[in-house]
Amino acid sequence: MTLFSRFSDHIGAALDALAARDALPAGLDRSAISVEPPRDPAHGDIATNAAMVLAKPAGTNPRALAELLAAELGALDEVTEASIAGPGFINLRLADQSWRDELALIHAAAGDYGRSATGQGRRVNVEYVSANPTGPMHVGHCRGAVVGDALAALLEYAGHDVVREYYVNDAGAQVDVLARSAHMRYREALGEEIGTIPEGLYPGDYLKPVGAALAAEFGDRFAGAPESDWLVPFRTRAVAAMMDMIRADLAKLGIHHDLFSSEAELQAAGKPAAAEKWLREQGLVYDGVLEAPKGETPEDWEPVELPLFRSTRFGDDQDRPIKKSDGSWTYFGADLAYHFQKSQDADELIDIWGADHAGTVKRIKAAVAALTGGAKKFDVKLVQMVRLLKNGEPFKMSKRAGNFVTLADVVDEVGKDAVRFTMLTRKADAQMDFDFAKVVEASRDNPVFYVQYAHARIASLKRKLADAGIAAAEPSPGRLGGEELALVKLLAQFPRVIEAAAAAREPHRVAFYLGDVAAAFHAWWNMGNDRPDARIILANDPELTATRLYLADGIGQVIRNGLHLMGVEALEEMN
RNA sequence: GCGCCCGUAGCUCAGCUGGAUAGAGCACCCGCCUUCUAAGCGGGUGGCCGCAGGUUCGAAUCCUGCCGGGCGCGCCA
Repeated sequence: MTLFSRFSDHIGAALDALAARDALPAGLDRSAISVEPPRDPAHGDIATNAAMVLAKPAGTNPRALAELLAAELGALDEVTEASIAGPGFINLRLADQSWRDELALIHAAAGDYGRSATGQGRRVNVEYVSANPTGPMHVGHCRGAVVGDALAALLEYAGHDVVREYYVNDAGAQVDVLARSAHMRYREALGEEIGTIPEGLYPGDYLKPVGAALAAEFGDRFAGAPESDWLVPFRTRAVAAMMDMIRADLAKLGIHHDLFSSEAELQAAGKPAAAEKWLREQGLVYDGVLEAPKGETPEDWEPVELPLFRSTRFGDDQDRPIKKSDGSWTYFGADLAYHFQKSQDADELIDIWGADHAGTVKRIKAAVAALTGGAKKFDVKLVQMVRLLKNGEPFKMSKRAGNFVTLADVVDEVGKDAVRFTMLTRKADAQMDFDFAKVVEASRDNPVFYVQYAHARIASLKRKLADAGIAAAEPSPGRLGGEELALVKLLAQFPRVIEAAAAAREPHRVAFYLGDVAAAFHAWWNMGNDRPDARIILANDPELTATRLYLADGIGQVIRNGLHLMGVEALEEMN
């Protein structure tokens, strides 16, 4: 229970009291009532719009209802003032003791401060990354990986039962290309001169060790053999090697999935065929001919009858094929079965996709709605493009074939924490610049640094205290002043931020909130420059020192909890 | 042609699912280092929230139509 949900209950009780004496109709819809800190702290500590929202259905005017409600709320022990403002806001001011209690709660809850039960244990499957197993992770995968991972952690902290899943696309044409590319490297490893890698195969050096391993395992047995002899074993081994590489890349970012689901296994188990059969019975799959594409028609376009899923019935622009003319499954055909499979063990599904897949959102949502009868909540979160910069200039990727900016390169260059934090400093559906120079800059305008620095300063206080030989004392929270209680008020918003961020599926809010906390801390710290009595460590007053340190520790705790959710380490000192 | 996303201070972006006088950082101007880390802090200048309608007690936020930018459109993955 957070401070704000506690007041939500208080307001509910006050409304019940009014209804009990017929001052208010019973059974009004209270869902639109908000309980939040006012934008301007001068207005008070907690504001509610209850009177404005309920006035109309109650057949009264907002100010009159606000008067009644304010009288009820003003009678609470915790409330020192209940006033009415503007069109009918009720502003509450809380007793200082409420904030001291909240600070004590932060210390008591420690790493669990901000944890919430609002998720009610709902099982949420978050699928993210799912990069094709044909090479190392590209920098383009980075943002989706971080956003997905932070979202999973956030939902877990907010009381959901989360599964982190990776869908391995090991069944399409691209993994056959991978197998052929590995075969080239295999021949190379056997001593053959292969020259340049032909167009259409993967040219990267990362396949050399795969070729060497294949040579060690099979000798020259497949060197001159027809493709049909080696394609399957080569594909299996190459995909496994690529997945090992990808897992290693992800580990560099601190990302670990709970579940890797194979498209090939899904198909081998007949899941797409089962889905097709069921959908046909429902009349949702039929054999039909696609319309020619709008705009310019491809030269090789010819109408062919294919099994089509009626996604138009769920708002898509056209029906979508689930099988190709050669009888194999389209990506969509398999993906539909995959989503059905995921939905069996989850109450909600979330996919994190790159914005370049935006065009396929409608069809997969249509498929999930059809296959689950609309019973499962399903969100596709699109993550927009990241533009790489170095000192404001677009970053030039090497044109040399097969040489691209890998995720590992980026992490090696700027560090895991800078990558993760920076990727969360923009909402996911906005495009983003990633400047190699700026994300490692030690200055105010780099939020990664700024938040880390605040935490390191707090840690430095404890070291200073030991060095200065100041006697240990018990904190005396009654001595916290107004400026200090204002800091506690900001900390008290953390649980609310978590709940709101989880509900909106917006992990970036945690990053912005931590920026606010860091700014407030740095300001408090610097008050000591102008007023020596405002310093945190006061050699002549061990009790006040301990009290202020108690607050500083609370601030550090909230920063740690927030950074932990983002997968960023809280530093004890800068270097 | 169609779909999705974006448009907020000179620049980069927040804006808590419809609330009060729209906020940060950078840049620019003015202050603060015999100090617990100045890697920082305080103050100031700067806004038809792309445009036009609509919904209501109330709109940057929701709806419609335009304008501008990005991404995408296939039996690809």
